[in-house]
Amino acid sequence: MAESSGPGSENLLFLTDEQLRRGIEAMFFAYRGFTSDPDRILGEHDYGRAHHRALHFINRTPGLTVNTLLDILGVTKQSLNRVLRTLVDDGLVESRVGTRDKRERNLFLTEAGLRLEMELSNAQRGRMRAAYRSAGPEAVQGFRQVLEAMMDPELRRHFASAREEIQ
Amino acid sequence: MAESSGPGSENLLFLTDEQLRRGIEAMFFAYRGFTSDPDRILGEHDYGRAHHRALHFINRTPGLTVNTLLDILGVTKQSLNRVLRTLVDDGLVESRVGTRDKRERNLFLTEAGLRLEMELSNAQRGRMRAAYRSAGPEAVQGFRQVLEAMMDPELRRHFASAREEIQ
DNA sequence: TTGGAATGTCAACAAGGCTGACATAAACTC
DNA sequence: GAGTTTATGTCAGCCTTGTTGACATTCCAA
Repeated sequence: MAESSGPGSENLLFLTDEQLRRGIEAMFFAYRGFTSDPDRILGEHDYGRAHHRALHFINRTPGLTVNTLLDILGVTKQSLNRVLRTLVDDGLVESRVGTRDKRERNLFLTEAGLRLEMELSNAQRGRMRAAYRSAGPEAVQGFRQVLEAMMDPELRRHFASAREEIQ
Repeated sequence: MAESSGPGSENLLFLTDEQLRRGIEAMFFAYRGFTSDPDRILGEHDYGRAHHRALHFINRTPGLTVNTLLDILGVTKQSLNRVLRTLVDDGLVESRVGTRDKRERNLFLTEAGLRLEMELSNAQRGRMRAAYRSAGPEAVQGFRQVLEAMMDPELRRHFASAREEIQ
């Protein structure tokens, strides 16, 4: 396998096993950084990462149904329910009976839920912002392109629809 | 907050909360894709993600000590030990008493360990390769830049030293 | 020779995945 | 209108992988 440090060789070598291994490790270490700030805050409140994910997606799409949230999160209803129950009991999430279909529950954040979500996402956005700023706009575009190509097609759908939602 | 869809506005708007939120979700969904193939294989062999991580880093740096591995993985020795013990018992990892310092254990993959590691990393590299290919070399560079900036400084050190190792 | 470092191990616990089974209410279908 | 399907909730039990605390062993180094 050829050396990878020669200038101008990146375009030829960006698919070597070594380059791919570095990408894999970068994902591993970066994801740790990515979750560390929210994890710290969640710990103080006696919540876990699963609560954060629920708060995030309820905040992004207020009124979404339990089933939709299950689809997005890709966990079992038993697992989600455990998390959701504590959030409802603690007054962070409100679960309203559906208007159109009364079997459904529409999920909303309460004031307190919005506050915690904001605290968590402020921390996470802070790190993301710093990373974006230090890497620059072109790098950010590449970052997003690679991540998107790495998703499962079904997940990519959720992601794309979220994009259109905003426009 | 301004609209984000106007052409040419990306450079100004790549730090809006909305852009940051999309980056956060991209990380979430992409990480799921990133781990899904190895997870499937691991399930067949009755192992978990923790085993994969150990195999990966032992393969990357044969002979590394338990303490070094603990540093890299960022878990407690009890947690790592449970995983390491099953790997040693199953004949995937060999733990040799250190030559220089006999308190240390140097970790190596056995033939069987190498085979499983290869199976796992082939699957993971396959997805990474496809993502890299579809996004192109410039995108890959941006991807790596942003990920690196997102790591904790201490993790970045491990990552950087891994880079120099290869050169 | 003694203190501290590296390692291993036991026990107990928690979060958050999972499966399986079952209950209820609402909606849909024939 | 009866029967089926759908959306949700809940109980019980299991697994992985993290945690803390305690303790033993071995061995390097001052």
